[in-house]
Amino acid sequence: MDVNGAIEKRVREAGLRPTRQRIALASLLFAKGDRHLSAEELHEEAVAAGVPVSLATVYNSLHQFTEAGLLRILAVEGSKTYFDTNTSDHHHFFIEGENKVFDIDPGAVKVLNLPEPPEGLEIANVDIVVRLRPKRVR
Amino acid sequence: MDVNGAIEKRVREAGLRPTRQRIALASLLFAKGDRHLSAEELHEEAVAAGVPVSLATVYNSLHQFTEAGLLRILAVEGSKTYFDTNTSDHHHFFIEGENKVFDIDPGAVKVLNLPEPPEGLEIANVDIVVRLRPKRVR
DNA sequence: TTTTTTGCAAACGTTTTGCACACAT
DNA sequence: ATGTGTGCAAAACGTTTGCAAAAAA
Repeated sequence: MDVNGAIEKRVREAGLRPTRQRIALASLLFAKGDRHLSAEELHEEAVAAGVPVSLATVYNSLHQFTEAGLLRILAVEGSKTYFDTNTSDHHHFFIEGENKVFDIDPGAVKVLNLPEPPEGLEIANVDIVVRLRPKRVR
Repeated sequence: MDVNGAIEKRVREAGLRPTRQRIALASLLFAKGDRHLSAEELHEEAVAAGVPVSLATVYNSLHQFTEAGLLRILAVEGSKTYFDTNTSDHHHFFIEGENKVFDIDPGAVKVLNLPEPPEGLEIANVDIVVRLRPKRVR
């Protein structure tokens, strides 16, 4: 298949062996645009799709993909770790209570006057999380 | 004592009984300016200071102080929750690897063009985390 | 005395690890 | 054949909870 061929190439180019599990996970992750997933969610999707990976393998793969630059870890509070399939510079809305994350229109936000980092350190990246809550009715 | 009297007043005004443990923890937290601490770290400090609180009590107190508006929860990735004694609007540097947090000069940063939140939601707050890493030598 | 708080140990949910077996090369 | 990757179950980690004993009101 064409799509799976592309996914396989992508996995291989990340320096990882294109195993059945990794290809299945990568397909779920990268097939349909930007996604924000926890390991648990991806595991459920995989199982539902008829690919019975173990949760441990999902964690392994997510971290391997992250190291390879295919994913980004999302910095939101809460117990779960979220992985973002969009690795380019962009920021997030976070809905309190629901633990839902989605992208802020990338063109929109601008940060001004970022201070210089202390001696010997450089900026790895800038994460903006805009926390949202239900609007109060008044 | 004067300092402890002030701390006690602060705890009491938060609607909490000024117990030995809460006063000790509040002293450690609020005595010396802005701090960013995990529960574990505060627990160690307390024990080192000769106040053998239990870790459970540290967690309880931190959450009670947070509800009372004396602390803010810090949203940096990673497994640990950090509490910030500075509850005013400001942002953070985060040193990767070291899990260290410190404030960005509050006057400095400005965010432009924040998009409107979706219907029915309002912005609770905006958190900026500037992740730092050791500068590469070249 | 009544109510709140504490401390312990056990429970919890998420993530990581050790190791035998299976798979990709 | 060799080296990786996988799956399971167990361990680890930070955090929360239930409950009896202790302290504050």
